[in-house]
Amino acid sequence: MPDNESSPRWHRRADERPRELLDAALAVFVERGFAAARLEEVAKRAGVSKGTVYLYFTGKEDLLKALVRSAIVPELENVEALAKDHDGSRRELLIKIVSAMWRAIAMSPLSGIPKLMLSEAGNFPELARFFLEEVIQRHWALMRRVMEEGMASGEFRRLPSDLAVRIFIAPMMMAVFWKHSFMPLEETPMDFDRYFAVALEMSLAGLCAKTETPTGKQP
Amino acid sequence: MPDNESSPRWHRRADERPRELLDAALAVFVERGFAAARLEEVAKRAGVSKGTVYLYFTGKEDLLKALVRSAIVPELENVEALAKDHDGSRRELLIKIVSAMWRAIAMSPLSGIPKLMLSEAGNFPELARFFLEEVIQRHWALMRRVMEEGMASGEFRRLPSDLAVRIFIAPMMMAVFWKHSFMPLEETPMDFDRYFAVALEMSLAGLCAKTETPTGKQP
Amino acid sequence: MPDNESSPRWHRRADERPRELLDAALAVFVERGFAAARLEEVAKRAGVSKGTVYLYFTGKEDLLKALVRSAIVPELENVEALAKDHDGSRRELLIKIVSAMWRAIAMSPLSGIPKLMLSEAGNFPELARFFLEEVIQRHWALMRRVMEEGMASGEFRRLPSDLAVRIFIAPMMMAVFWKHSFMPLEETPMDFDRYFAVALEMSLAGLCAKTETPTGKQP
Amino acid sequence: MPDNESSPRWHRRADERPRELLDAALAVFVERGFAAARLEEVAKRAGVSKGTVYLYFTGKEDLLKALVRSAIVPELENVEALAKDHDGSRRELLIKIVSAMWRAIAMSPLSGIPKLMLSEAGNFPELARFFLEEVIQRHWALMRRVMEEGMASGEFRRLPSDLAVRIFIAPMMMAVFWKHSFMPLEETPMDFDRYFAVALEMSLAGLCAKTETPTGKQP
DNA sequence: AATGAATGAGGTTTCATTCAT
DNA sequence: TATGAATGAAACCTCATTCAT
Repeated sequence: MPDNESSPRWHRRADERPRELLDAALAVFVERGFAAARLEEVAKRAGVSKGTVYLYFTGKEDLLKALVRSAIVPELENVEALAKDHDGSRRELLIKIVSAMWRAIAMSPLSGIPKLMLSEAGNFPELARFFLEEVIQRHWALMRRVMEEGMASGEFRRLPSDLAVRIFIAPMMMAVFWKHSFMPLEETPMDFDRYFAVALEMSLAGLCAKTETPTGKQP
Repeated sequence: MPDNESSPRWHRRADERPRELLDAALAVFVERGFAAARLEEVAKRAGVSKGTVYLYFTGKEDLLKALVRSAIVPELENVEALAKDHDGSRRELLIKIVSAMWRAIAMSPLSGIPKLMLSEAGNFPELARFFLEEVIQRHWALMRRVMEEGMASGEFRRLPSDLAVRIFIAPMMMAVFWKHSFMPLEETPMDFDRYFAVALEMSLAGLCAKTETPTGKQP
Repeated sequence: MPDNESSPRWHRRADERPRELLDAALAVFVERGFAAARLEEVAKRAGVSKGTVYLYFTGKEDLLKALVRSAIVPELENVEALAKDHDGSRRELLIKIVSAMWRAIAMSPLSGIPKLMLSEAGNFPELARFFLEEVIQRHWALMRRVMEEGMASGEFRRLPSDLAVRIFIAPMMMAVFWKHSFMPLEETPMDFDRYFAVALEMSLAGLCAKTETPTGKQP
Repeated sequence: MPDNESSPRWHRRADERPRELLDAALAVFVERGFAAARLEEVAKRAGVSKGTVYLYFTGKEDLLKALVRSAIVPELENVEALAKDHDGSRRELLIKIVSAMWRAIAMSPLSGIPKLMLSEAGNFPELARFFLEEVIQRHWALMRRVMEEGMASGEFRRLPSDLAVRIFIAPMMMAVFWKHSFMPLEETPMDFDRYFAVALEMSLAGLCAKTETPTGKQP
């Protein structure tokens, strides 16, 4: 029982707590998965005790929902705004969109959220549906518009745009998943900058290639 | 084999059990994730009782390890053999390899395993390392060899082969993850055959494109 | 780790368990109240571990419900049958009914249940309603019928039968509550047999008294 | 008392608080039982915050003790004084005492306290002993004196006075318990005034009945 | 070989109590 | 004097694992 009042046992930080807790929760959920994540670890990383979590969220599931709902939609809206303001070729716009998503999501801690949703979609169908409709399909719709405009103008090849979108961004998504799974085990971790540059180049090449490249027999 | 045995309490032969249990475990682990999967559900799907699982595996984790270790390596070996026997262009070989993997893994129940490993890599580093080295990197090595040969022969563009491999197969991997996460929630589920055809075509186009397709400014 | 197999760690008693658990739960709930009762103590008194409770009941509340629903209704039905078979004066029937209830409920461990319901009615309205309708009011209805018949025949005074029933059995109910609250603290605990004899005599006297006994001014 | 004080953060005088808190505590404890009562609800009903409770009481248990110790003894003393001043028949005195208790306790919020003590006697033996000795037995002693005097003078029948007291007031106690348990669930709640009138009349009849009313066989 | 009743460690959640403001 | 954010012990409940049958 120290006589000097050097360090109080805790501080009141009502305003910062939710953000701190969500950040901690993101890290733990992504590392361990929702079920294996222990609330105590979330609390510890946020610098509070177990009970404090319940002052701000009704429980573990609510924490997950708040995390997913709050995190990515704003970034997506930024990108949508950016697309609306664009004045130039569809090709440049596509690059702009993908680069913005890459910077804002793939290269930030937010990259954990797609990994998390992928893992937990089966256990939280309602949340997964929200993510599907409000994030994934909204993102696809944006890109699809751009692609179809580019196809109409002749900038891109004529391809089924619904599939082309998924295929186009697949390499970027894979990087996001890789980052939160096997990358920590790689001897020489992947260089994200180079990866992005090559991926974008190849995806664009696939989208724009002049000569038809026959696939041969299907499986 | 007594034929006057009226109704035996147990039916199946012991040597079918492990396979049945692994199949059931795969389904449940993929749907729920390892931590949230209940062993009782695995047992039920395999048509046995909870206790029986422990006659064949030492526990839940052992079940996961057996699952991962046993499932994909044989398929990969098939593909390696197929590659060794190939006689033709590198392009055709690449198509042959990817198509074989698609059929054997992506379109089979085995597709759950990559999803599972992605989700659980953080909790089972040892198992993840096994999967990284014995499956992922081995698969990459095979494809990389083919790609580099194709680049040397002029069939493919000169690209950093380590990255090109990852990017090339990303659309196929994405389909696998999609299948086990959001696809059940889609109104009109993705058509895998069309997806594969377009993905392969675009990936090949990206790999073979004659004209350099400048990327513009990097992010 | 004893080599000899003298005493196994536990026994399978699937059939007896529910009854044992309900008996233990009754004792603990009555002593402590529902909220303060710890499931672990219930389990210990039943000679099992905490987890075993959940093999037979879905939780603490289910245990309470099963307890209340299963315990008293059968006894009440016995008494109803006994009343139907009666052939004699209403006075004798009344005595018979009250004596039977006294023996079957007030003097058995079941006496804890009215005390428990009284305490917990506020927290479990649904259960309380069940008890009110299926036990209390049913019991009252039986007694009321007898009383009204006795009033019609002149055996009893004319009184408001709905109130007279409550008043008539109040002394018996009080004994039940006393038993599970202050009696353990009394230096010389109440003698239930004498109490019942005197109570029945006084209640009957109040019901049958020939001379009107004016009450004087109301408060 | 500065009159330029624009808007104080706290309003009430400290010496009103304990009473307000005890009133709130009584209501919550009676509704929920001690264990299930949340101190935050007590605070809210008293119009203060959780922390404030601890400025006046050392904790939840202290609140209960203060509640029980402070509430009923004064009322009992009133009744004792009233008995001392009485000049008239024992019958009238008995009616006076019971009516006074009915008005002061049964028909006031204080009626919650007997219900509370009944429910919590098992968890707070010390407090229960206090209540037993300082309230219950003191009240009984008073009534017993009156009854024995009445028996001596021939106003009442000769009965074991210790039991007769308990039996005599049982209907009044039952009303108190009923009020705080099942009455809120009754379709047409009991009419307390009529109940008291009939109960008093019947109890007096039982006490005064001229003709011995044979009970028949005991159980 | 198979069962499923029983166990108990481990996690979530609640809430009386403390204490910085 | 009053607040309410923060704490942490305690209780419920789950389920991997064990073991009597």
